[in-house]
Amino acid sequence: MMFSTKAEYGVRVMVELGRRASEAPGAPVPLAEIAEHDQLPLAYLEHLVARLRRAGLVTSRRGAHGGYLLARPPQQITMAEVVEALEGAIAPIECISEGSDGRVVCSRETDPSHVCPTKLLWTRVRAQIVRTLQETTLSELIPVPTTAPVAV
Amino acid sequence: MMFSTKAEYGVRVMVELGRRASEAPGAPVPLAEIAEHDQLPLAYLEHLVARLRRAGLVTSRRGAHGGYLLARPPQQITMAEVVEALEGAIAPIECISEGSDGRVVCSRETDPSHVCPTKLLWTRVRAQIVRTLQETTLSELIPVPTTAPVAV
DNA sequence: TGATATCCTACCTCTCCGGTAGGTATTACA
DNA sequence: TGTAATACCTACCGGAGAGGTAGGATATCA
Repeated sequence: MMFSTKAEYGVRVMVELGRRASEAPGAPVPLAEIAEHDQLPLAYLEHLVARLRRAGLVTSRRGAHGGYLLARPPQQITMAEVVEALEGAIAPIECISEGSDGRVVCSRETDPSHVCPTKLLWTRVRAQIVRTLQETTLSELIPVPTTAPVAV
Repeated sequence: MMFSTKAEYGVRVMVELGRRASEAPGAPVPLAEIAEHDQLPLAYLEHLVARLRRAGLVTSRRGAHGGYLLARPPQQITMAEVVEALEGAIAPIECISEGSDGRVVCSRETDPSHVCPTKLLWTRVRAQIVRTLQETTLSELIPVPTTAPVAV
């Protein structure tokens, strides 16, 4: 297993916010309703949504009839942003990380003459994960509303 | 972080076995020498190499002048095999796994009518990881021997 | 027979995941 | 103006698993 439930639950929250926004645009969604809908612990979701808010992915309205809203339309929210906000920097393995200049560095490469032979592998894996997360937007995950949601 | 040091160390062991095999084919490599070379704890490597052996990726010779050998040429060993032997089945997230029939299943999809909207994302991520690991063989990671390894 | 290895089982410590608890600040509405 | 609803914040906590350590049993060569 590679991502924790933080990513799992957090993505579900984003999907649900997107779905609700398409049903009733502009109306804040209380977190309790999402917890109920997805059968997830509310108190724990509060921690996760706090990360999403600090990352600028959702906005909030406090008080009665408050709740959360997507900060941007779903087409403009990539899964890379969401997952990174929840899990931190994406690195397939502890020793690999991306420097500020974009170059992938291996913490075990102290001596520049002694290159890490496994770096190629983890760099490839990381690149594919990041690419997939960047190319998938929230809008792709939001289920299309079933026609005739109300009874006939 | 997604893979543990089991994968990190284990891949290093495989690379070192491949490198030594190209230098002295057929000669078993004692684990103590790998631990020394890569500055990794020997007792811990023993656990990891046991997994590699049970997966049929390395063979062993006990006793004095014993050690480990690659079970196959490096071109025929994929990183998917290595990582899976060390970490278990590759799943980006707990609720996603691949059934025996090859279909990706989500453990939260109890009700067949209620499809998991996030399944698409994790399926994509998983597929890319597996593909990358399958396409990278051990031979690609083994450093080419420096010409003139002996002193002039 | 001893040195060198693999091999096996048990244990141990620490971190962090997943979750709970309780309180405060803010807002809508009656 | 009060009260319910909601976000927001900090602290805590139990269990599991990561990352080892320890000690011995077994096999092999010189």
